Amino acid sequence: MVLYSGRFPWSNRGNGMIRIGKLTDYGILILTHMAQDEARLFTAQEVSQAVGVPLPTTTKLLKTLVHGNLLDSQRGTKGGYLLARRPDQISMVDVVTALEGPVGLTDCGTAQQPGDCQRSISCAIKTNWQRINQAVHDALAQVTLAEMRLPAVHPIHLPASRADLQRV
Amino acid sequence: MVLYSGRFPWSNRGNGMIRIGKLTDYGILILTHMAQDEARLFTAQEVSQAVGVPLPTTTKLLKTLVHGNLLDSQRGTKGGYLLARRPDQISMVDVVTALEGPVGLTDCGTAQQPGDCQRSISCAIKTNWQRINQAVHDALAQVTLAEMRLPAVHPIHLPASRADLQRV
DNA sequence: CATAAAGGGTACTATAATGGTACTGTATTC
DNA sequence: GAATACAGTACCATTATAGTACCCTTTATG
Repeated sequence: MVLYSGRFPWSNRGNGMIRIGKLTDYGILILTHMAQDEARLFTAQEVSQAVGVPLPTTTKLLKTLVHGNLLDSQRGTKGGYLLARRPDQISMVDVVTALEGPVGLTDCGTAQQPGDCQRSISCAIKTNWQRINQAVHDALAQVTLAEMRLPAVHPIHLPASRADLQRV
Repeated sequence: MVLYSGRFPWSNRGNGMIRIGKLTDYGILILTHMAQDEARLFTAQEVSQAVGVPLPTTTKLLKTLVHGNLLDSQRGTKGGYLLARRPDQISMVDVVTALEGPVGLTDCGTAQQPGDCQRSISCAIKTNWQRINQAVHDALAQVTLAEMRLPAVHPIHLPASRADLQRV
């Protein structure tokens, strides 16, 4: 009869696991909107109204995106936000990472020397998880904001260009 | 000033989004354990003790895994659970799907004809999400339970074979 | 230089989803 | 038919997400 230790050190994963929430959804929406006019300065108000997310939440997201180096900000009366890079230089990993924390890295075996983490069985699973997470990471890295960009902005329920949709 | 509709039909995603929780972790642990003796019948008690997850939670997971056709079950005094397929025939998509619901499919454009979902802007984003999810799906599909299998079962803190760990 | 507009940061609350449990029912074996 | 093990469901508690409010700092403009 095999017994692991009573506790589960490997389930106390603070972050690193794959997880996508509403806020990330909104964040992508925001970035997508801003990507339509990639060099322009947008105020938080503007973005909030355009995307339809309440202002407090929008500002929160914008701040987070600045922290993640996806947006640059300018203070003061004529301030606002703008994309830090070109849309095709922003991948979904960047976005998810900024909004949900690092994707796909567990504590074990990340920066430590690989031989150091052999003491527990849990580590074997962790290592395998890392592998999966890596795959997910790569998958997200392949999609850029430019590709997510909406074809054109219309009020809802207007048909978008067929060509643009089929490209996917 | 561009305005979407006040509500967000696309954020009421019931499932389909990527999400991995503790229970899935446990589930993989359980399957991994059972994969050591792939044709054997395990009782819930046995699994619970071996893996260190409380019995109620273990049984819940086992039931779910049966539903997901990853395990077969046998009732009665000599009953128990066993793998429904060989470990190399069970991929992580199967596991995640069984425990967290379908991965990577939104309502929009799944089984419907592709031309049908062009009426709303939200659909463009959905379609792109689908793309990301598809990538994640593929990533998970590439890893099988056989590859997750622990090299050998020892009490915790005993070093596992170095070769097995490095293979990852 | 004062004021208004806009971003920066933090702390807090409510809600929803996950995680975990208990209980009752059904099928086997001896 | 009694004991054992799975099946199913409904329930509660904990946690973390989502969302909000507040106060501070920076900058443009008159």
